Amino acid sequence: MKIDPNSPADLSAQIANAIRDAIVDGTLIVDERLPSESELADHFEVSRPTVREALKRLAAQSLIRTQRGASGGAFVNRLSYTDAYSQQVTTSTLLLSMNAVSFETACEARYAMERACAPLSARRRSADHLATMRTEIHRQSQPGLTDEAFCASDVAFHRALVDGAGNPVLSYQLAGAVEAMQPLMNMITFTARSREAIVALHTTIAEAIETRDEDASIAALSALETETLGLARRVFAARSAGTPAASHPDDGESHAPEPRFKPRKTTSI
Amino acid sequence: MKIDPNSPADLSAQIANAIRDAIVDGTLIVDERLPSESELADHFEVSRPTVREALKRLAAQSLIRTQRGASGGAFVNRLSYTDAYSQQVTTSTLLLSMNAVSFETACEARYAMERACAPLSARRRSADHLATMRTEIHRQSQPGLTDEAFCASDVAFHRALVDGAGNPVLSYQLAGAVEAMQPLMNMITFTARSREAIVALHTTIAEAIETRDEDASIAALSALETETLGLARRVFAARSAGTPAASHPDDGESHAPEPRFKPRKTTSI
DNA sequence: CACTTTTCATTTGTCTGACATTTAAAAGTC
DNA sequence: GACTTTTAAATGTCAGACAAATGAAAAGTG
Repeated sequence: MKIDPNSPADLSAQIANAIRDAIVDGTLIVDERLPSESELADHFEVSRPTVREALKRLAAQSLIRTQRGASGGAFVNRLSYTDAYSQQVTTSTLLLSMNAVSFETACEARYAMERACAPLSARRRSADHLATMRTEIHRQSQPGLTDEAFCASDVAFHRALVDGAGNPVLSYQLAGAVEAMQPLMNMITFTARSREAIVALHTTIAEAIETRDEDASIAALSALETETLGLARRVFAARSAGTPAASHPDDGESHAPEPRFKPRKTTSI
Repeated sequence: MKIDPNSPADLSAQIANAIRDAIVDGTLIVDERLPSESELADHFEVSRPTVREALKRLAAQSLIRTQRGASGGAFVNRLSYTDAYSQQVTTSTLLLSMNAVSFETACEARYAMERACAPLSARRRSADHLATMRTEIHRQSQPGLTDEAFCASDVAFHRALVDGAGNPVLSYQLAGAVEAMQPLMNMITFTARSREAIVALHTTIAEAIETRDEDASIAALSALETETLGLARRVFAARSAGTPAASHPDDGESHAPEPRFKPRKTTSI
């Protein structure tokens, strides 16, 4: 592991890259302890604060974890599905919110990927997955539900559908597509009628998954995509036409001219 | 933006979370300049090194960029597709390499997602995408190609297929699935016969995309999945049976008992 | 000897203060 | 006015120090 002190790049970035590469290529293996900060500082011939900045960069990506105390130090972290999942969601959420990705584009990507899961889910779903889907459908039928709670339940329903495929890699990949859509969905107001349509389609999907009907599950997802897209178009058209009749009461503090993007609660760095 | 000095968590982590949340929820907007490190240190009532550690955490996630000099500072970064893409690839690669994900699982996830793209690509692909696919097929037919070059070309082919769908969100999501598989694919030795089969299937896919035959593109991808899976199984079975006949010459320095995982070259943190 | 308590060395977390380097803007010069 | 020089502000880096956590060894105790 070497760095170039004459490079224009920050020393801490170079050190972080060097250590990360060592992790990625297997020189440093999971749960192995890195040298102490002082030793790293000596090795790279930099000061300890510089080493620390490098370690914080790695910690931000869940590549290492640190522990204080006698036999403490920095350890190579096994990237769990949970860690990867939350990073994926954060990245996807930011990507969508910062790049003015159209609802159409995000929606299309999401449903294309869900359709990829559906047949697998139909084949493999457990009773648990099915029960979760039914529970969420029931929740979505409750009259007093807020729009945000409705969206949250929607995400839970789709997560169960995806998890039903029994492929953790697929679940992890889909996490971004499904959860990152939630802020966009939160911008939509769901009328009683539109909720009814969505619940009906969710029911169709659940039935297809229950009867292991792969084609029906795909068809129902396509129908749901069409429904969602149409709903979003109507809502946005109504707003841009200056009739924010059914819109949320604005908090007045937003500096964005567009309907506000409502982020999910975020997890720890 | 507040932090709790009595929390057990690191101050730098708390500060990073506070700033990240401000970015995610829109309090800090793209290209906005953060207060200087000294001002942030005053605001949070911590020292400048602590603030710097927090900023490095954010920089590692491409949430901010820093600039030196007079009117320099830390700026909220617009997360580009390129940034998101490379983070996605790194995370996926590590997830696969550190969690002993079976080839079957990764392969299934990848092809399921690609099948989701194929119909869209058949509908929308430009002549450019098709040309890239044809070029890569031709490259893959060259006899002198190393296994790694063959894999790289394979990735390029599939990228063109995915990009053909014309949905940047989909391309970004698929990046992880396709590229993170490359190290796994690199563990496989491709015999002339297996390359032939793969090239033939690639040709079938390209033809389906060219003639805008959605169903044929999906069928060809499924066939490719079967072929890849069978190939991998044969290779791994042969190795575990103690006949590493067609395996790579081992470098002897690997401490892993399994066939070594060959990572892609990584980009900057 | 077995067990508990204390001490202690190690390591990360944080602070202070300083200097180096970069960079854009202001000031000066022709 | 165009060019050069100076300057100030900001990040990047350094050195040394102390605080806090923590496990292990040492000391004490029955």
